[in-house]
Amino acid sequence: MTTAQNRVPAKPALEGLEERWSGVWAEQGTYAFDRTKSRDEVYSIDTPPPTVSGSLHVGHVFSYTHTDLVARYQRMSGKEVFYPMGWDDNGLPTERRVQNYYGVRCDPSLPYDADFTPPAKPDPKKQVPISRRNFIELCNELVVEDEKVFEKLWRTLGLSVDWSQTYTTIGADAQATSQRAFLRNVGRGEAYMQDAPTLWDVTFQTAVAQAELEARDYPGAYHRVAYHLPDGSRVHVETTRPELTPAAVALIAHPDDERYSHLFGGTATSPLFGVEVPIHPSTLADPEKGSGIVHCCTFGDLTDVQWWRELQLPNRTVIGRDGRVLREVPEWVAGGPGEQLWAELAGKTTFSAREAIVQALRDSGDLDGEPQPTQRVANFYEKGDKPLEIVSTRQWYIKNGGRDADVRTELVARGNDITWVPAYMQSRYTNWIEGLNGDWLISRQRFFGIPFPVWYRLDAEGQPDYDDPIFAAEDTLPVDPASQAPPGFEEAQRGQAGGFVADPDVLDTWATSSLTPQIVCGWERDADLFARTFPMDLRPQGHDIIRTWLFSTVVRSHQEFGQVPWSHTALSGFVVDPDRKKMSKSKGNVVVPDEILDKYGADAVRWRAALARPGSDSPFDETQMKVGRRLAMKVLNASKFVLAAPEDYGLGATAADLDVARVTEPLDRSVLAALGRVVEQATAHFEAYDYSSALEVTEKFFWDFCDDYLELVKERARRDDEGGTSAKATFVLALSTQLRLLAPFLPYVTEEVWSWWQEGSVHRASWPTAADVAVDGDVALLPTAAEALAGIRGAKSVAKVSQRTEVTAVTVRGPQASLDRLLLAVDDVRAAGRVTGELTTSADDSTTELVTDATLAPTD
RNA sequence: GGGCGAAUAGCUCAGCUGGUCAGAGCACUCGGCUUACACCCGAGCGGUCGGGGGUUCGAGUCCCUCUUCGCCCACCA
Repeated sequence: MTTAQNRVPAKPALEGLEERWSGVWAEQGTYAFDRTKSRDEVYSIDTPPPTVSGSLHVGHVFSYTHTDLVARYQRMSGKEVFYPMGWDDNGLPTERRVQNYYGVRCDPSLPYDADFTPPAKPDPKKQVPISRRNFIELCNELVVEDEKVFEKLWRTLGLSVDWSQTYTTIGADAQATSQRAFLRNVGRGEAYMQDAPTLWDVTFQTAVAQAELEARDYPGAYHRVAYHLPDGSRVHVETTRPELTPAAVALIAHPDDERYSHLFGGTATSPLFGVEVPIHPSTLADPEKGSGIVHCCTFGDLTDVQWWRELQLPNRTVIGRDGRVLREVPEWVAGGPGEQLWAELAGKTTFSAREAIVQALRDSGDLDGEPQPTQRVANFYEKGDKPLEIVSTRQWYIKNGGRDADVRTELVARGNDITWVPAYMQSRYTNWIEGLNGDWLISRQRFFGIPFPVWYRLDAEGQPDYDDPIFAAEDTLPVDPASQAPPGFEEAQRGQAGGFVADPDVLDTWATSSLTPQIVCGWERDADLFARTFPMDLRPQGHDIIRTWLFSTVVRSHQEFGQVPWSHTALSGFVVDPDRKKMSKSKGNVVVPDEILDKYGADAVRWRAALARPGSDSPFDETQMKVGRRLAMKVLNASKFVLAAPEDYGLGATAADLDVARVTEPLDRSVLAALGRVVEQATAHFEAYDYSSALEVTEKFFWDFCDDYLELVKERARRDDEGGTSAKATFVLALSTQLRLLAPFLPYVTEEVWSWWQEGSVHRASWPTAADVAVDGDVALLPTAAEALAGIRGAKSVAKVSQRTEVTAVTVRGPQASLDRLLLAVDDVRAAGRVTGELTTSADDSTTELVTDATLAPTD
C-alpha cells in the first residue's frame, strides 16, 4: 500500500517558477542529450543561431518557443532530443557592434598593440584605429558577454536545449568545419576564384552576394547626355549616372528600334572625354526606357555586366573600392580632352563627381535640358545605406546552380526531399533557385570572420600568383593564414619576393552558417556523434531567410553528402505590431522580451506563441498574454483542488489513486473516454508539427473539465464510497494525462504541479497515450450532463440569483436518447445544480437540445 | 510585372477531402464572494463567411473573375 504524500502549497503562485525550475533543470540535466542513443532513437534539431550582436525581440521568443514545443513533444514521445544552441557571432554585425560599443575601428595596416585598452568613453565620431588582431580580440570579448545575456533569456523562456551543446559561428569548431568544407568544395571543383565584376558595398568595402541584396527606392534624375557621331550629329542617352560617362564602353539599342538601327556597327564618342565606343544592338535594351539607347558603362548595373561579357567590351572602371573616382588618370582618358577634367574628379564621391560632370556637360553643351528628378530602384546591401557599386575584384565563389541549369534542377529537386511546414513555403525555395543569376560569392573583405585557408606564392617581383594557391592541409585546421605560414615556408618569408602572402579575405557568414548541421553534429570531428544525429530531423527558421540560410545549407549538404541535411523544415512567421507592420527598431515598435516575460510569466508568453501557426504572421497583442496566464493559473488551482488534503479543502487524491479499474461511474468513464480522444488528436497534430491545434484541443478539454466535470463531481468526490473512489481515480488519471499534454506549452506550471505528487520531471515523463485512460465510456454523456447543468445555471442567471440558490423542481425535455444518458449522471447533475426537489424528464424527439425548466427556491 | 499567402462576429483566429460549419477566445452586457481558483465563476449580445458569376439536390468549404491587404522576387539606362 502506497502512502503517497502530496506537497501542495496552500496558495500556489506563478511567481518565481521560472527561476526555481530552470535552476533545477540545469542542476539535474533534465534536457541533457544522451549520446548513447542510436540515430533512430534521436530527434535532432538544427537550431538557428541568433545574431548575438543584435537584440532579441518578441518574434524571436515566439519562433524559438515553436521549436521548443516540438522538442518537448518529441522528448516525451520517447525520442532522445539533440537540441543544441548556437550563437551567430561571426561577421559584420559583430564588427559594427564592437565599433560602437568600444569606439574603435579596424585598420589592418596597424601593428598589434598588446597593451591596448579601449577608450573609457567611446566617441562615435572619433573611433580609435586599432590593428586587426586587437579588433578581433575585442570582438571575441564582447560576444561572450552578449551570449550570456541571450542564454539567460532562453533559460527563462524555458527552452529545453542542452546547454552543454552550444556552439558559436566564430569558434574553433566552426572555423575548422567551415575551412574544411571550403577545401572540399575546392577539391571537387565546386569552389573557384575569379576576377570579375561583383556587387560592392562602398561603406563596408566588401563584396556582397545576390542573396544579401535589397531593392530600395532611391531618388535620382534622368540626364540627357549627348554622344557624338562621326558625321557630327548627336545621339542622346538618358542616364541617372552621368558620372559614369568616362566608363562608357558602348552604346546599345534594341535591334528593332528604327531610330537607332542605322547606327549599329558604327561608333560614337563620349562627351567631355572623347572616347570612341561601338554601337551595338541588344534585345536587352528597352525602347520604352529613356531615349531607347543606353550607354553601357563598367559598371552601372547588372545589365551592363551582361553586355560587357557578351559583347566582350573593355573594362573601363572609374569608381574605386572606396566608392570614389579613381585618383590616377586612366589610360583611355589620359592625353584626351578629359584629362584636365579628371584632375577635378579624382577622389570625389560619386555624388560630388556627378555634380562636377553635370556642370561640365552643361558647359560643353552636351547636356540636353535639365536633369529630371525620378524615383528609381537601386540595389543595396541589406545592412548598408548606400547603393551598391559594381567593381571588378578577385573573389571566391561556390557553385550553387546560378550558372548551371543542371545543378539548379538538382537543387530544386532536393526540395522534394524535405517536408515543408507549411507546405507552400517550398515555392519560395524553388522560385529563388530558378531566379539565380550567378554563383554564390563567399569572400568578404572584412576582419571578424573565418579566414580562407589559403596563401599565394609571391614571384620574384613580389607579385602574388593567384593561379596556383596554396591550400591548408585538412589536419591543420583551423588555420589563420595571417599568422601561420603555409607548408614549406617560413614566417619570415611572408610578404617577401619569392615568399608568400595570406589570402586577406574572410568567408561570408552564410558560408559558415550554411554548415550548422555539420558543425553541431560533429562532422569530421566526432564521427560517433555525427552518426547519431545526421541527417537531422528539423530545421526551424524564419521564412525571410529561405533564400539565404535554408538554401545555402541545402547546397552544402548536397555537395558534401549528396542528400538533404534535414527531413523537415518549419518556417516561422513574424510578430508584427498591432498595425500589421513589421517590428523594427527604427519604428520604435519593438517589444522587449524581458519585460513581457516578467509581466506575464514564461508560460503565458509561450501559450501565446503556440497560437501562432507556422508561416503566418501574428500581431502582437498584450491582452492575449493574460489569457495564457489565466490558463497557467487554472492549472495550479484545479490541481490544488485534486491533490490538496481535505483539511485544505482539497480532495486529497494521490498517485496511489491512479487506477483505471476504480473508474466505475458512467460520467467518469465518459470523461476519460473523451480525454483518450483528445490525446489521440493532440498527438496527431504534433506529429504534423501543428502545435497550435494540439494546444487547442487540449485546452478546450481542460476548460470543459474544470467548468463542467469538476463542478458536477465535486461533491461525490469527497465521499468514501465507490462513487467517491471512482471520481478520485478519474481526477488523478485526467490530471496526470493533461499535465503531460500541456507540458510542452506550459513547462513551468506543469512541472510545479508534477512535483507535488510525482517523482522526476514531467518533461521526462512519457507522452500520454489513449491506452493510459482506456475505459469503456460514452463520450456524449459529459456534454449531456453539462447541458442540463447549463440549463439550471441559466435559470439562476436569468433570475439574477446566486448559483448557490436551491432548485425545488426541474423538468428536462429533449430527445429520449439524451434523457437516458442524463439519468446515468443524474445525481451529479442534481448535486452540482443544487436541485433539492424532483428532477423529471420529458421525451421530445422534435428537438436535439435539452430544454431545462427549473423552479427556484425563494430567496430573500 | 512574376510567385506565394490572406480576406469568417468590434479584435485575434478555428472551420481537413462540400451536407448540425456559422464556431472559439478576447472585448462588451447582465448576474454572482459559490470552502480549487475574484489572477474567479455563471449567463448573454454579436456575423447575409470581401464583391460578382458558376458547378451541385446542397458551398466559408470546389471552379472562374474582380477588389483589398501582406510577403518574396524582378524592376536599376
